[in-house]
Amino acid sequence: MATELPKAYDAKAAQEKWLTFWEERGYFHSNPDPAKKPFTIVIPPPNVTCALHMGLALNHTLQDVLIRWRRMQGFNALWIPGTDHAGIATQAVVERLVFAQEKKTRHDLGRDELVKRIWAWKDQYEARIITQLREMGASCDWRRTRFTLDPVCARAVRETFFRMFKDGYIYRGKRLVNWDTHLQTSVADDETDTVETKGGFWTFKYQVVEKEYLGDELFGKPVYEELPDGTIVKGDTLLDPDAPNLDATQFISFSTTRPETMLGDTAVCVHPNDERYKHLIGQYVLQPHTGREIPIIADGILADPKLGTGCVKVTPAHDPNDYACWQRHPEIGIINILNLDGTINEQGGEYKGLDRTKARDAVTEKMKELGLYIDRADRDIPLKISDRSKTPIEPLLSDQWFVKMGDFDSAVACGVAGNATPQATKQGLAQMTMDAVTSGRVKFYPDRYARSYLDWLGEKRDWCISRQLWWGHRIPVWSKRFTERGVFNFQRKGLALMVPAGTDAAFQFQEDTLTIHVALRADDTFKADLEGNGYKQSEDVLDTWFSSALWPHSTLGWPGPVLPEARADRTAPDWEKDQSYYPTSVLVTNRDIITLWVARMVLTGLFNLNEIPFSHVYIHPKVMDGFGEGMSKSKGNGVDPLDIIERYGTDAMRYGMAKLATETQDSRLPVSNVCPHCGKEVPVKQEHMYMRTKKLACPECKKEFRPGGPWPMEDTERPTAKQGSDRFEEGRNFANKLWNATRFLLMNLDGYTPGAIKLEELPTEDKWLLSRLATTTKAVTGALEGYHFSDVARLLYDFVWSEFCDWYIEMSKGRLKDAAARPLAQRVLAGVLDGILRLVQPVMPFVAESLWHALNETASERGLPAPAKAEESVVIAKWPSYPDAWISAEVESRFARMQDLVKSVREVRNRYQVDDKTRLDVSVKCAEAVAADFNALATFIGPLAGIATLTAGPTATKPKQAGGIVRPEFEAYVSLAGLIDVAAEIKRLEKQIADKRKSLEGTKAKLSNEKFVAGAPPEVVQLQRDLVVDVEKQIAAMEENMRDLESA
RNA sequence: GGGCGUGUAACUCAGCGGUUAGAGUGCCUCCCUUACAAGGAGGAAGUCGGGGGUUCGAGUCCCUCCACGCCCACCA
Repeated sequence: MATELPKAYDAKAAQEKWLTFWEERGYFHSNPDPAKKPFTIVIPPPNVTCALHMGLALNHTLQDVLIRWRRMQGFNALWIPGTDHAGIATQAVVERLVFAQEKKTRHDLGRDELVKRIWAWKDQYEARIITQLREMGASCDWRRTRFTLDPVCARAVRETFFRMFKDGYIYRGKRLVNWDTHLQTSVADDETDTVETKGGFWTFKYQVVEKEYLGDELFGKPVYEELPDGTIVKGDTLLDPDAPNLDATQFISFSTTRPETMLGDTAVCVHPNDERYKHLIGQYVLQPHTGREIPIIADGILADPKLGTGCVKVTPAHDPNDYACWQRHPEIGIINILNLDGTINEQGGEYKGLDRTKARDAVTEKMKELGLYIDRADRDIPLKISDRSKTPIEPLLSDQWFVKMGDFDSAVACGVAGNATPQATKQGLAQMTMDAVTSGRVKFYPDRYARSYLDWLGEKRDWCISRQLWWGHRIPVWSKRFTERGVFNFQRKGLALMVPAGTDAAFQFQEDTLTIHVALRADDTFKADLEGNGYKQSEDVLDTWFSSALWPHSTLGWPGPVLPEARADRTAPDWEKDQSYYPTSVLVTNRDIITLWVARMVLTGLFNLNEIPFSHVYIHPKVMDGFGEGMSKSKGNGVDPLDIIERYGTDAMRYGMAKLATETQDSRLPVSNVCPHCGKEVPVKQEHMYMRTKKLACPECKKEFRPGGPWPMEDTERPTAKQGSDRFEEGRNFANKLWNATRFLLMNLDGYTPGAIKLEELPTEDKWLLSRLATTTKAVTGALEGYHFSDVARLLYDFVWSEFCDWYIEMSKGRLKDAAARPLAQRVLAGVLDGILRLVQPVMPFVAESLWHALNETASERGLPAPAKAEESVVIAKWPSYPDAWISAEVESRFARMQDLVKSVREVRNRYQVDDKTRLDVSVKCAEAVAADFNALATFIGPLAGIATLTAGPTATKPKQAGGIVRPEFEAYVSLAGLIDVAAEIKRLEKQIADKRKSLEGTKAKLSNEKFVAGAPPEVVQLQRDLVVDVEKQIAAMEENMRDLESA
């Protein structure tokens, strides 16, 4: 007797047991193997600050499904895990923590100390993330765990930066950054929030002054206009050189939401075709606070005649649009009026030192005094706020490093010494990156996402890679600014000679500021030389995406050689060998980072290796809350996967995630709070968002609890609810169903002997099952190949539950009791279950492994069509495939008719709840009447329909179609009319008959339409004809039933 | 403003040109039958967002309108 399994699947026990088992056996570790084709995935590295959330759970589950499946298919499957240092987010978290605990800012700590603290923090959180990943069953090669700031990645960053710098792809430029005046750092666009704020909309005027024209210098400037298709053209000057001079008392009015920026105005701007102002173009106005005389220029892109007064002031240093305008009209000049702390600098004259908000009032007041103030209106203005400090962002002009994305028309002046790598291409990086997708080398699934990738790259906007932070890869550039051109030129000529042999250094010479920039490939003696000569390394670090962009090849050890690995549980990558894993197979991620990350990985892959980083990009949906909103910490609507795992089990969570992964871009996950007192599920309501609700009363037990969510603090008053979601019940139930199906088999395996089967000798129900197994296996494999994870889950569920369990197992019960039929039934059951466990493993590895081992105890040799020794673990078992010849439409349709019959009998039994004896009589009579049609299958109708005994009779009858009841059954039960509600039954029948008639009419109309008969495929026409016959019969039968009822 | 997506049963979703539109959960009835109550059997529940069109045939393709969501630009 086999060991009997417990009655229900214990997810927790299985999870603990098999995680250890798998890792001890080293199934997830991969080494290069010339005999096996590699299948590689690099994980999108989660931020070290990140707690596990449902989006990650989805992402990781899908990758693991692919990896486990390919591993079974015999690929050399490698999944590289790791984490991202996530520059600003991480630094911000630690800074906040330090401040909360020690009341110290980063300036108090200093750079080295802060970085040290962040490393400590990182170690702790990285460990947490890795643990959570493990617990989800992720079959990563943990020995290859990487971090974007570790030495392996750092070297790749250094190498890439150096190559790009040397080739002139990286250059020094100016950019308006979002400046956080509180934290005194720049922040990326996605680290800001835009909030509607009550503000003002001031209208002022500037007086036009008499001034000598700059003549052609200004008049000759072309006018810029944006055409409807978005292109910007340089038009002819619209100005009439003989334009009348103006009278001295003229004014030009404009509006602003930020009056203080008037201090930095360098022009006012109108539309070239605006008749109101045409004559003023080329004149000057007086900026009263600073006394500057600034020109009136024409720019059709910046000025919109329909907005405001049609005239706009231009503050290039403090507004992105104005900045763009300045780039088109550099002659107007650019004036920065802000200090880094948000106060006005010396350019603001008498306003120097004032905070920008105070300056705003003062500047406005002055305009009033001068009679230049027109009015002020209240207006809600979108105010950019820093996510971290919650203070307003100031656009500020600053020097930054950029990667040039556009086509390579003019190289940046640079020089090289040492062993520079020959560059791959001088093609524009953006174009090259786009070509990889348009040529089909990189494919998106679903393909619509290729569009966002191409559209974004098509703008060819340069990539600003410097960040004013301390946490990250410090920019490996040493710069020195010279005060005299002669010295600058001298140094410029002599620099290459200073470089010691064996050192790789590259130079860029910035003419306008007399600055020399030196990039070093590695830290060596030359670094000390430079520093000794007054060169200073950049204080900035690289954009965090710069290092993640290299992830697919940096994690494999590019550019080599092997670096020493400090940790015993890690293996250093060896590019020499590991490059066989590159390019990787598929990248699995969500649509938010197609541009930020995916595009840049393609870019660096092509730049560094002249090879794409992956052939497929699979974009999965985003997990939304129950109201269709994205989950986020600030909304407090996130769901903790650990709650889900605890409540439903890991397999259930994974199944739920797979089921969620359809082709749409969003998928909702409504949750409920599980009352910690009584277990009642209380649905989460929208007003519970943003953690506004601190306590809830359970509608069941009336006790209070705190709703679940990412609360920063413990609640000492009342317990916090865990969250649940009925979307995971399906998976939990499914795992349990698998468990019990196996349990059933194990209880019936006494005397099991392995043996081959011959399809043609099998009974019909076996043929049916194998047909379904072969079909399902094929479909599941196909769905995986196309990344249709939801279909995978559904196909498995339907086959296992609705076919294998509901029908086949029930049918096998009789045969297992019959000594003659028993061995074959056991072989088929064991063989099919074996296939099921293999198919289920990628999605639900824990339950699959538990059952695999249980089955191995008594039936280690099994399989179809011929048995084989089962592998020691389903993780490394072979992915199944069955002969196409097993698939039989004929068998399946015969079986379907039998199923219809059984359902019909069951329906009768269920609808008329009479005493057992009567029900039995009726059922037997029904079954007898219909069974004869089905030969061997007839044997099962009785048991399946819940009838104890069955004697097959000769009466044959057409089986019912769904919804109708065959005639003999009806005769049987109508004789019991006294026991049933005749009136209700008549009503039901009337409705049914009416429905049938309606559908019949439709079908007949179709058939009498010549075009249909001629145009539709013959089998469709035949189907319709058969349908008419069937439905007519049904109606006739039902009408007869009606008459019987009426007379009863 | 541009792009993308979504409106199908009470809820979450399948169905993507061809029989009488499906599943899970929830609901109702019956059943603790020796694999499984995390279960079994049955049932009720849908003018497939509105309006046009193409087609022999339209949740399914096209146009349009409405509602919702996401992303990107812009708002002097």
